[in-house]
Amino acid sequence: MAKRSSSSMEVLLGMLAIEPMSGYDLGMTIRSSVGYFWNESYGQIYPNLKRLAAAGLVNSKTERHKGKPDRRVYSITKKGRERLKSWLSVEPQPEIPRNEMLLKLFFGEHVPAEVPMGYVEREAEVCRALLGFLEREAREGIDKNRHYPGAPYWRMAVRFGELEMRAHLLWADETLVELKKMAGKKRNHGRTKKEKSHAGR
Amino acid sequence: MAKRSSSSMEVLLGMLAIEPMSGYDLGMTIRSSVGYFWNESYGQIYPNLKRLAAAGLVNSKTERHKGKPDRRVYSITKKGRERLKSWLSVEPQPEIPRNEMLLKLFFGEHVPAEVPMGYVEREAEVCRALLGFLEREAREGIDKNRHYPGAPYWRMAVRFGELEMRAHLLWADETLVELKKMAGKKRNHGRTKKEKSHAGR
DNA sequence: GGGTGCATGTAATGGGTTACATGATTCT
DNA sequence: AGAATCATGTAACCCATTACATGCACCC
Repeated sequence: MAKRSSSSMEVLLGMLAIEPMSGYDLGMTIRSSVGYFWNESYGQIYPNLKRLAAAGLVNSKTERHKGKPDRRVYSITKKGRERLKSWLSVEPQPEIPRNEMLLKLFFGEHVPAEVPMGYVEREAEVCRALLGFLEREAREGIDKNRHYPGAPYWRMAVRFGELEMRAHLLWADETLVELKKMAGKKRNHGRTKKEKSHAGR
Repeated sequence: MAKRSSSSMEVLLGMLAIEPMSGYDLGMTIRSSVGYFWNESYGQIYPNLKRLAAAGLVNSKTERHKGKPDRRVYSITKKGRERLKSWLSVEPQPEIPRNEMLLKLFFGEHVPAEVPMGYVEREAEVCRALLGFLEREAREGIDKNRHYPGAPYWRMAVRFGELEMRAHLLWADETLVELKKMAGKKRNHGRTKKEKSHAGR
């Protein structure tokens, strides 16, 4: 029951509802707008565009340019907008995404505390980078289009990312303190086990 | 290249490093311990146990019980522990999980503001439920095993969930206020700014 | 008699990434 | 000369969920 046909087609419809685009553009646009919570690979985009076209949800026309490859530009149809709306009307089912970092951390006892410390430091780095992107590029990109009726929703999504990243950073700080304590204890207890300190990078 | 063989086998090794278990137990244990950030279905667990056994990373013996079906109980081998450690030594690569709720919210303009409000309310509900589980059941479960060397790591993972859920709840509150304003404006053509203290649910 | 829990497994299906294949132009 | 960007697509493969198949015991 309950086909959970994932939203890989609908994200294309949604983007094409903003403006007509080629498959390549869709990839770029998705990456730079919703990329921090939704990715699509070209291996999905191109076949899905064909399926959408076959279903009459998008139209395509080929544009020729000198000096550049031909572009197949897609635009959403009335039927496509209807489909988009009916997809939006179905409440998203809550999902539990897998988090490999947490999984490894969970089993951290089997490995010297420096290793989990590495996980957490890396996590913090990634969060700082993403937070920077959200607070600068993403905010500015939305501000440039602040008249567009979707802008308030874009801001909400960005805000979600900001708050989540800040929570992760808070956690990382707290957790690093804890891990350092643990590493310190292990070191002073053991009879000076000479370990290779390949912690740095 | 870089086979990103996902961690579906390693989670089994990790759990079996705590104590020997059957496939059925593994499913239950995973759900109730790391289930808020890692799920495994039986369709993965049973075939993967066979593969682990074939690779000599786990042993199995069949237990017979009257009144209950036979159980195939698996235990981790020395080789399995080695494998677990070498998996833990590889830093988890940062991943960007898909978030369908955010995706639908991002395209919220195409639908009356009440619809995205539904998404956010549902999100808040789920977060409250999970937060309750983490602060009660999960914490207590760890406290019962506080002597186990893995306990500190389990606490860190739980803490991650708590902070994340609180961030999501904060966001949900903030976002609902915003969405109510938007719905209000749409309704009375942006005339009165009077807010209704209780928007219908 | 029927639902629930224990218990193991396979098959069908669907979803998604990555590698491969091609090829022109522009930038360094 | 070689790398990067623009541009489209297919094929192989991997991963994962779900449905199906089986069956006993216990409780209501």
